[in-house]
Amino acid sequence: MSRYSPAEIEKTWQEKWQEADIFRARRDEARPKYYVLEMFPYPSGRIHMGHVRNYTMGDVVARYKIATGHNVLHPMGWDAFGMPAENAAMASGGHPKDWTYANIATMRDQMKPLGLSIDWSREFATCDPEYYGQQQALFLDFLEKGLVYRKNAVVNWDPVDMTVLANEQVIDGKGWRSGAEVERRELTQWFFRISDFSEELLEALDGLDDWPAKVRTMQENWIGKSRGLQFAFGLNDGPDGHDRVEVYTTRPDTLMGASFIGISPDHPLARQLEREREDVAAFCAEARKGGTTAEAIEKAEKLGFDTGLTCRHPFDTAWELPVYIANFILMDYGTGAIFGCPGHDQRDHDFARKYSLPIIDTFLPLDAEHDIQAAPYVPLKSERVRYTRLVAGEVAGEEEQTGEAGVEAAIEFCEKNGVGQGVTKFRLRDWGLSRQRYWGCPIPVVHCDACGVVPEKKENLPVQLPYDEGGTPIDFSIPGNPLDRHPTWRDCACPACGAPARRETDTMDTFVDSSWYYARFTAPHATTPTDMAEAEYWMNVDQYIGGIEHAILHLLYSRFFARAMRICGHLPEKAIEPFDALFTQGMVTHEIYQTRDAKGRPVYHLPEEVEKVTFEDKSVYVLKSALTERGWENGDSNIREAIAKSFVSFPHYGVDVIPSAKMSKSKKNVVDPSTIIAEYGADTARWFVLSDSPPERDVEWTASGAEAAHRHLSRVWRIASEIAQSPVEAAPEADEALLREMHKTIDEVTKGVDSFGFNAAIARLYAFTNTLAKSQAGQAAKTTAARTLAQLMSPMTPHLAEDVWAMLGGAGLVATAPWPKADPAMLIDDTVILPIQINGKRRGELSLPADMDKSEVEKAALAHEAVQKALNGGQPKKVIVVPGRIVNVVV
RNA sequence: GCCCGCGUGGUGGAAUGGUAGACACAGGAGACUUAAAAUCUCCAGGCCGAAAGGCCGUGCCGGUUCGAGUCCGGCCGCGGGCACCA
Repeated sequence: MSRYSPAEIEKTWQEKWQEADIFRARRDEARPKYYVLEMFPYPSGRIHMGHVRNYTMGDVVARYKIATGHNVLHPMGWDAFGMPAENAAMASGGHPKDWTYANIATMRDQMKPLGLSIDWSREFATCDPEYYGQQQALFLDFLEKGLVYRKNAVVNWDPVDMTVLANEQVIDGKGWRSGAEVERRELTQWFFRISDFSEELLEALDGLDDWPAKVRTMQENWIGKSRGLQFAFGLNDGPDGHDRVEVYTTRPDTLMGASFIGISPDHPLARQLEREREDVAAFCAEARKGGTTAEAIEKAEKLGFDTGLTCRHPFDTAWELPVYIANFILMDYGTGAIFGCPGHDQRDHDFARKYSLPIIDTFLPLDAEHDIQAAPYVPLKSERVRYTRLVAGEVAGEEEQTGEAGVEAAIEFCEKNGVGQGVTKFRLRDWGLSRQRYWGCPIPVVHCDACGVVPEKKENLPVQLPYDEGGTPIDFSIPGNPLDRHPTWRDCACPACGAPARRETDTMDTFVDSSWYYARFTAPHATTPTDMAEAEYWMNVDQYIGGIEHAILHLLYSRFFARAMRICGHLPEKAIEPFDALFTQGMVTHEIYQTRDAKGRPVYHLPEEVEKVTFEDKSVYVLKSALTERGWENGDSNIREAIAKSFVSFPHYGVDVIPSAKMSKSKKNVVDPSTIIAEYGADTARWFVLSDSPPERDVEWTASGAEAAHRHLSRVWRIASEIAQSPVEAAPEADEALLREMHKTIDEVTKGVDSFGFNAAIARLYAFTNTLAKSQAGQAAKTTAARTLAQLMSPMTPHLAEDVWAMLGGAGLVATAPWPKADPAMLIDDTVILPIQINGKRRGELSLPADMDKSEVEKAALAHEAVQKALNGGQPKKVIVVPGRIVNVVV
């Protein structure tokens, strides 16, 4: 073999790794463990470049940790339940299970050629009964501990597909698939008690130092802690059982500016009035219309309905406030009722103007005029204001303080006077997990007329999804949940009394599946959800890597699950924060190639259908088919030039290019990893997705970039084989210089790999390759340098590294060779080039011994020609010498 | 609206407060070759200059410092997250 041939070497080395079984993880107390995990994929059909980038980063970490003496766990599995499988079944008549397992097989086959250091013996899919059966066991444990419960909840209901829709699946008030008007329905659903953990989940964020600050902030906002006052307004002449309206406010310092009470259409009082009065019923029906999506909310008009009822102000019983039902008040935040303070809230101000309500200020700006009738005054809580009507009795006065202080003073005063109490609230709601779908983990309970909701017995787990229905495959073309109409599966005996009963036909949200898989990987074949000895050894995940899109839900749910599992004895205490370090990687993007059809609609083209044509110094992208029509493949260079010229001169023939867009099938800007591997090899794909851009940022896939990566790997291979074949005598000076560079490279690459600076590490490896190529050193030094290069490259391009390593007589596998260490003595040069600045501007440089005394350096600098000239015989005002870095002379 | 990020050549991007633009892409010149491919060498922030060299330069304005892409304040622009949240 005389040239770099990835197809051969990648296969060879993958086989050797497998023979040596070096990626199988076993407990070994003698070595420090390291658990690296990438967010497992959904088996959608084929892997994409985003997967390649994600798993390559994880592989770099894993292989580096192996080389640095760690016992590494690096597993892979499949997040395999979910709607796409069911949709595919509905569309094409197949079965979700067949579709899913076929996709897994395809994707595994695509993934293995990447040469990832994965322990495949731990692989599982969340749709394996062995996995979801343990998930059902967890559910039963949670149920016993009160961590999961049933309650009524309002959901988006698609009446055609007969299922609950997530908010994201409601588009303009219609179901995303069926197009049917979405209804708000009240269903009995299962909920995880995640909100009980609000405070804890919030506070523990502080300890997650190795998580991106951004993710922590997003979770913080999501949990949404607020401090306020909860109290009641007395209600005049309310219907039976309603003599007060409970409200919650974060601005109790605006209580003296109240001008109306607003309640949600779903508030018990509104419900009561609705039953009694037709006009209220009509308004409430109108107010409930419209979806719960962001857009729907944005567009919705603020509507209010004056009930005619009034409330008494707690500090002035003669002060009466009208009670409105308003469509913008949410039943599930606070108490479902508010008091409106138009002076200090834009929405309340709009509402007051619309319904002619009084506008009263309770504080004003310190030293600016403000017309409260014209606009509300809404300062930040941290701003100092001048209180005009603070609820603090006799000290209300003209006191200046911040809003925060005002709020606390108001709470204190109210509490002292028996008007409510200070409370802390969270935005975080309990997690509804019921889904009216087939392809999910069945909720293991039974509904019995006599016993009610009865948990399935653990020995009967898993409650398996039925594949067929009395021998005939389940029909997914009928809307709704097939489990609901599957008599042999649905009808069962009550585990408690044995009487005929019905299985719960709802399945679990697929976020449940991914909330504990990291724990299962520590003991994937255990007959309980986890094996505590294994969990104790392997947990926590030392490095978790995935997309920012999971910053909130998946990570928050996992944090909750770890806590819940700890309570049930399935995880050790230390694992309640399961991910020690988190890294969120950027996307792989690609240009979109777009033309327009006769009607002006966009038409998209695959990258391979497009070619860049250059004439003189101008370029344009054109369709290859258009080139073929004109005779592009004709060998005559004059013809090619004429065609190129015509396209460049008339760019409207060309293809519009939209840069850096997320890869998507519909825009056709996708590059299939398998195609790239076939053409260049896995190492090229791996090298490319790591180079150029910092890992947290998006990287644009370009054909020229891929070629450059491949060119470089070929070059490394060629340089190594030349070294192996040409015995050259030692050359002391060149040897020394090369080895010094080598140690600097070890140092910098190690730092880069350690801190997710993969692009910087790769840049350094390029530079070192250039140095090696040009070096006049002898064979021995070059061999050492090239072997080290192979080691440093091995986390990124493991196959090439093995080949180079073997070619140069390296012992064993480079994958298990100890990571090279930089010799500190070799990092310091004997002489350094010191820039000389005059007044902070670079004016020259001096080559001086590195260990030269500061005063000597100063002397040398002052003797410098440019400095002499600037001094013009005078004395410098100041000389700053930073050893090894710079000299600055101030004149 | 609130809360985060980020603005550096034609492009992706480097740079513990210490030579801005490493490394790479695209581009240009050349060597090798009958030719092409491959490979190798060199050039390349802008302006002025034949050159030596000089001036300007990290979104804009100001500040701290011997010295600022980096720190501080204020603007402008872009991106992201949250949000009828009381």
